[in-house]
Amino acid sequence: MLKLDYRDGRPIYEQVRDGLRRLIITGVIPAGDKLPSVRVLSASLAINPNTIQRAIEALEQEGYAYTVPGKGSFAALPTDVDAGRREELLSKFDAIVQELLFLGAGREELMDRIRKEERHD
Amino acid sequence: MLKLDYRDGRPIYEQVRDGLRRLIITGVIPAGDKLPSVRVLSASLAINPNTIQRAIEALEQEGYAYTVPGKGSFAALPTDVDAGRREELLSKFDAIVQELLFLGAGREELMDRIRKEERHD
Amino acid sequence: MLKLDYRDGRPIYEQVRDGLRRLIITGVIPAGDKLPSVRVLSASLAINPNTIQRAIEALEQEGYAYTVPGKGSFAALPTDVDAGRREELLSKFDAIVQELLFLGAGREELMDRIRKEERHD
Amino acid sequence: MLKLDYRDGRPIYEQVRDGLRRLIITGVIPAGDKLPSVRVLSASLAINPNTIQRAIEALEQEGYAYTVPGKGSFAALPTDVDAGRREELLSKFDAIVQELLFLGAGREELMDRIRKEERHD
DNA sequence: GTGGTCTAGACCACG
DNA sequence: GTGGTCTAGACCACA
Repeated sequence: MLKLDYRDGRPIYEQVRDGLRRLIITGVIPAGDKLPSVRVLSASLAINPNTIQRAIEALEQEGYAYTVPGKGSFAALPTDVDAGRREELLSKFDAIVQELLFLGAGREELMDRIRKEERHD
Repeated sequence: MLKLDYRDGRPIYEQVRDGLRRLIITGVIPAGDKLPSVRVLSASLAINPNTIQRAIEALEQEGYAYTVPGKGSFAALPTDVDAGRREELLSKFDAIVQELLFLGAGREELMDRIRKEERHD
Repeated sequence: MLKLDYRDGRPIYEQVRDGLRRLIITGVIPAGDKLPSVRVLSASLAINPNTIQRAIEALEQEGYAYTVPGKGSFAALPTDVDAGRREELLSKFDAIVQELLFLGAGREELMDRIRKEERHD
Repeated sequence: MLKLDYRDGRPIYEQVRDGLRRLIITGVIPAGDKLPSVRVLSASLAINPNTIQRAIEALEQEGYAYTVPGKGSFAALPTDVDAGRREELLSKFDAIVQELLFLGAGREELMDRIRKEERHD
């Protein structure tokens, strides 16, 4: 379900967090559904439970998940996601577009990529 | 010329690297022109020369700059930039677009942002 | 009557306890009146009776309720409430006031909020 | 400098967080000044460095502190504190006032406590 | 069974 | 010397 890359310099907990976020964004884990438990994830990924927990805490901070003590963590609604996160993403979006254009990418090429993103209706 | 924000958790050398890269991308420092020297930067930003050095080395690795021993570092041509960087940016681009769409952003809204990016021809 | 928010990290039993306490404080359940039964609450909130039981026990410890075996739990008089609770609240009150003042709130603003609290005479 | 109470059910990291926040609010650590380092605190309080770090991370989240990697953590300005925190405090303030009034406290008594809070000019 | 907290101790990145 | 990350393993609170 999730892939880790130990060569990648990024912290494991960030990779787990991003992987889980991706599962939510792509609809693999629909809003309200339970995320895999800390214990299950730590066993299947062969990493320490503390590291998983940290990833889930980070996801909670962003608003992508919420935790019910004793029951587990669950995927939140898109509307629950921290407003600042969207601002942050738009800012990164602009920076990346600018750099890609500098490197010779065409505007149409980028817009095509946007059109081809799967819809999540 | 460059701004540092000690409050954002990112390492200083990354902030310097990103700042210099941005100066190149936006054309403030055209291809072939000299980057500000380590000494000047370390003085104006009030940080350790080692930190500046590291930022410039990172920029070299990406292909955004090259160093001529004894003369200084210079902005490279877009075509000299590491090919992997473009792949990496496109991959990040897709991920960000997907997340923004999930959060309710419209495709047209994003394409408009692309159209409005200043051209650097 | 009571609202649970599974998304706020607090334990369910605390939310139930606070909700019941609030009903007593605001006079919705006057002193001497019967609290909703464990069975009714567990059914209407769709949670485990043990969890309700625990909430009511906590309320008893504070002095906000007392239980008559075989008859149910009842709202107590304000004078029955544990004296330590008032000390605790005053201490929290001071800490919150201090922090609000630090954050720029005005003394008059806070005093106005006190004046506007509904009376329960 | 900080006091811990192991009998108190609250997690140690919350006690440390609250203690540090208090030092900032009361002006013992003025804005911009360095907080005691993780190692120093963990030694003087005889608790694990991880626990201290967690407290400081929580403080960062609230906006009361920021961290410069390799240099330390520093007290932030009141204006940097998360806006939601003030809302949260006002909401708690109202609830506490309401309960104190229910328990027989006088409005004037509470307002006097506000007047007597030390000023931090 | 679930997450929450804490300890002990290690290694790395940063400046 | 500073914080950042991770592991191993323990104990507790919650539902």
